Amino acid sequence: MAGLREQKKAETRKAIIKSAVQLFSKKGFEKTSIEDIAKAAGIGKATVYTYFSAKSDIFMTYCDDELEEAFTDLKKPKDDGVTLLNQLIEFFMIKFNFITQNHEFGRQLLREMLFPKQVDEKVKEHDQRYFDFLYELFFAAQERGELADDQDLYQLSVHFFSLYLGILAGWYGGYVDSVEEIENWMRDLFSQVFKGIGR
Amino acid sequence: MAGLREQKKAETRKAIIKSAVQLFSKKGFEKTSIEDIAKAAGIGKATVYTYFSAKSDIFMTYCDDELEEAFTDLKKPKDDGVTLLNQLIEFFMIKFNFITQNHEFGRQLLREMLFPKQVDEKVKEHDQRYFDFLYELFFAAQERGELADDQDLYQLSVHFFSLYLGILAGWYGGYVDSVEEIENWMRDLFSQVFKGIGR
DNA sequence: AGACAAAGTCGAACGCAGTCGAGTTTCTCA
DNA sequence: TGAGAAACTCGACTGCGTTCGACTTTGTCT
Repeated sequence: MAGLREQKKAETRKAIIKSAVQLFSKKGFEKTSIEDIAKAAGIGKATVYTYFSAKSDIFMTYCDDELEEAFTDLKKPKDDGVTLLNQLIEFFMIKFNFITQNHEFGRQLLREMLFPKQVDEKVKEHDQRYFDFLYELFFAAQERGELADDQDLYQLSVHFFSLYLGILAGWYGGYVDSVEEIENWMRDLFSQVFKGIGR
Repeated sequence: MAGLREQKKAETRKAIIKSAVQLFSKKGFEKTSIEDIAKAAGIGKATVYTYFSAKSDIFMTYCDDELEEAFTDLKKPKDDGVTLLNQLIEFFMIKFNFITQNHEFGRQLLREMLFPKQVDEKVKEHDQRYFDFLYELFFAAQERGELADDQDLYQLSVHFFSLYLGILAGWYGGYVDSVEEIENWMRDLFSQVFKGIGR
């Protein structure tokens, strides 16, 4: 009779995630209490902690799945005649639109991913895929002659990723309020890297 | 008798910061409770909240006070062949060292400042001071001829600030583990902006 | 089947950030 | 100078995340 227990556990686990996600998107992460989640899932408060180590853990588990999905959407290769600048803008705008789809979720996810309580291998793995993706973009551009030959492509990924972070912080900090503005900022900042600011 | 009250307030304020900093460095940010701080400062718990809006606000204020001094120094000397690049690195390294002097606290503060629950005018003001400071640095550099004339200096502040964020994320994400490496990254990324990456 | 262990459950309790509102001190102005 | 207003103080309270430990269910071995 292997698995009666296991099956139940899996169900409860799913129920917790489901209730949590519903409540998070309805009331926000901070406003949703563990007790709310437990009640909605039909279990006791303490039981939640046999499935998840902390509140944020529930959230991150859910996000792992979502991120996986988001990544597969992104895989389409770009055709020729496109510049690296435009490719980068497209790439990061997709990321931006995905993560800000739900303001509350995006905020929480960014907090967890960028400033985690302890280093999470899963997040690292995820980041790595994005960096690899960017690397390929840069490599192709270098072949096309759009980039100087001596560029460290990994460093370049970090550079653009940082700019993307700055833009996200601007969004969440209330400095930018429309998606159009976001795209403008992206274009301006990215162009700055290409051109250089010295004289 | 103008100021008996004011004077007392200023003293209490200082006492809170002093006690808080002592306790933070002895026990760590999270392990220090507001009650501990209040007791050490010889006041009631609730009184702390008439001086500071939250626990993190205490440390933020402390940082600002301390950094103020360091940064005015940075702005003054210019005759010797100091370059904008080095000024920027010094500026951000001071910030970095300060905010990461307590790992846990820095993490929490960054989360709160970059992806706040709700837009906080106090934080915006805080940011503004640093942007203004950078602006001055850029302006002086432009006068010296280190920057192209058509640069939008505000945009430049955003650019370097973003790079700084990326570096912080690298630190908290476990991608970089020594301060030396941090400085190298900073130098490399910043240089990239000056030179430009195109060809 | 029965009995012992292991795993799972959950209400109660803890520690802490932040708020409330009643009491106290300082200021102001007639 | 004194009385009413304004500012300040703080113990008690609320709400929440997380842990504890007593209780219940499931699995296993003879």
